[in-house]
Amino acid sequence: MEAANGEILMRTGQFIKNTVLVTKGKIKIYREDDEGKEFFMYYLLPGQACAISMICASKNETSQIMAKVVEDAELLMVPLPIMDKWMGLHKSWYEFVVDTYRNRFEEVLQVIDSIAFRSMDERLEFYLKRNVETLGTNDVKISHQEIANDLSTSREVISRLLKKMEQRGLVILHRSHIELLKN
Amino acid sequence: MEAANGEILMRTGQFIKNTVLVTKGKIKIYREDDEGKEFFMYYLLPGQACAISMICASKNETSQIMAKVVEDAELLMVPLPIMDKWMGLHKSWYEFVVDTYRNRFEEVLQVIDSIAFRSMDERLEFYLKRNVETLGTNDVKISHQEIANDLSTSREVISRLLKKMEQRGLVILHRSHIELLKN
DNA sequence: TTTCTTATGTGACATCAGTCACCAAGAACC
DNA sequence: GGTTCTTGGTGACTGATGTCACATAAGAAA
Repeated sequence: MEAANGEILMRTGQFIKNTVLVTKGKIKIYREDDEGKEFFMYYLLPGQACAISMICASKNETSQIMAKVVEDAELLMVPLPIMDKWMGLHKSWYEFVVDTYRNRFEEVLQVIDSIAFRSMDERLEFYLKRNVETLGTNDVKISHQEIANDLSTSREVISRLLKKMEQRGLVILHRSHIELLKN
Repeated sequence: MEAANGEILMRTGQFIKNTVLVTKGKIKIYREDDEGKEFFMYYLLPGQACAISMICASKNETSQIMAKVVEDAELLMVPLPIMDKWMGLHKSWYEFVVDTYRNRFEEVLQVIDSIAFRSMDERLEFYLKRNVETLGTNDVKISHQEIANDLSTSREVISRLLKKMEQRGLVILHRSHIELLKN
C-alpha cells in the first residue's frame, strides 16, 4: 500500500484489521484529544512496525492513536490471521514483535517523563533532539506552529523559547527549519 | 514470594530476571525522576502481571519503573527461560501476555492524555475515579500528600482542589480518606 | 516589482500551579 | 493531662504558560 504526505492512515476509534509495517517514508504517531487536539508520541520509520496495530489487531480492537504520513510512504499490511500464524511459526517474527512492543513502551515512558517532570523549555529541547536522532539530520524542517501542535501548546510559547535557545547558542533559526548546533 | 506493605519491589535501573505475577495484595507502579520524584502509572492487582517485567525479562533489560507494595502481597516469580518456553507451548499463556501488554499500553496512553491535555483539577478527578474503579470502593484511603506525590505536584494544590470538589458536591473529605459521591 | 500568503516576533495580560510561612485539628504517645 | 507528630487549611507571592492583538518578515505567486 502507498500513502502520500499529509494523508491520515488511521484515526482514533477506527478498527484495526492489519498489522502495519513501514518500508518507505515517515509516519508520525499521535494521541488525540476529544476535540481533536494532537499530541505527538513517536515516529514510524522504514523497517519498523506499528506496535499498537500489532496489539490491537490480535483482538479486533479499535485504534487508540492517530497516524499521519509526513513523507510519502510505502506500507505492508499483514492481515490478522497471517500475523497470528507467524507468531507461532517463526521465532524471528515473534522476537521482532516483542522487540517492537518493548521499544515503543520505553519510548512512551520517556514521553511521560518529559510531560510529567519537565517544563516546556526542556520538553522542547527533548523534542528537537528526538527529531534530530530519528530523522538523522541537524536541520529540522518544521514550523513553530507544528512544534506547538505536537507538544500541545501555542505557537507563541514555542517562538519565545526557540529565541531563548538561539540566544544560548543551541540553535540557529531559519524560516520553516531549525538548525541544531550542540548534539 | 511475599512482600510487606511499603516494600519497594523494584527500582528503576535494576535488572529483571523474572516475570512477576501478583496473587495477593496491591502494588503501585511508578515512573521515577532522576531526583527520585515519583509519578504514578497504574495498580497491579491479584491475577495481573507486570507488563514491563514480561517485556524486559525476555531481553535481560533493566527496569524502567519502580514498584511499591501498598497492601501486603504474594507474588509468583516466573524465571526467564520458563516464561520463554511457555510462550511457544501454551496458547493461553501467549494470549495472557499479549492481553497484559495491550491493557497496560492503553492504560499508559490514558495517563498521557491526562497530563498532556488536562489541567490539575481534571487530573485529580481522573486519579480518584481510577482509584475507585481499581480498588472497588468509594472510600479512598489516601492522604493529600500521597496524591500530590502520585500526580507529581504539591500537597497545597491537592488540598485546595479537593476543597473545591467538596464544594461542588463531588466528594466528602475526611482525615486520611476521601469519599467519592457521584461517579 | 508588486502583491499575497504564511511564518515569526513581541508586548500586555490572565490564569494556573508551585512555594513559603504559618496555623489548626486529630491521632498517638508519654 | 500535656506533648509531639501527622495531616490538612489558607493567604501571599512568584513564575510559567496560555491568550489576544497586532507588527514584521520571508518567500511564493502574479
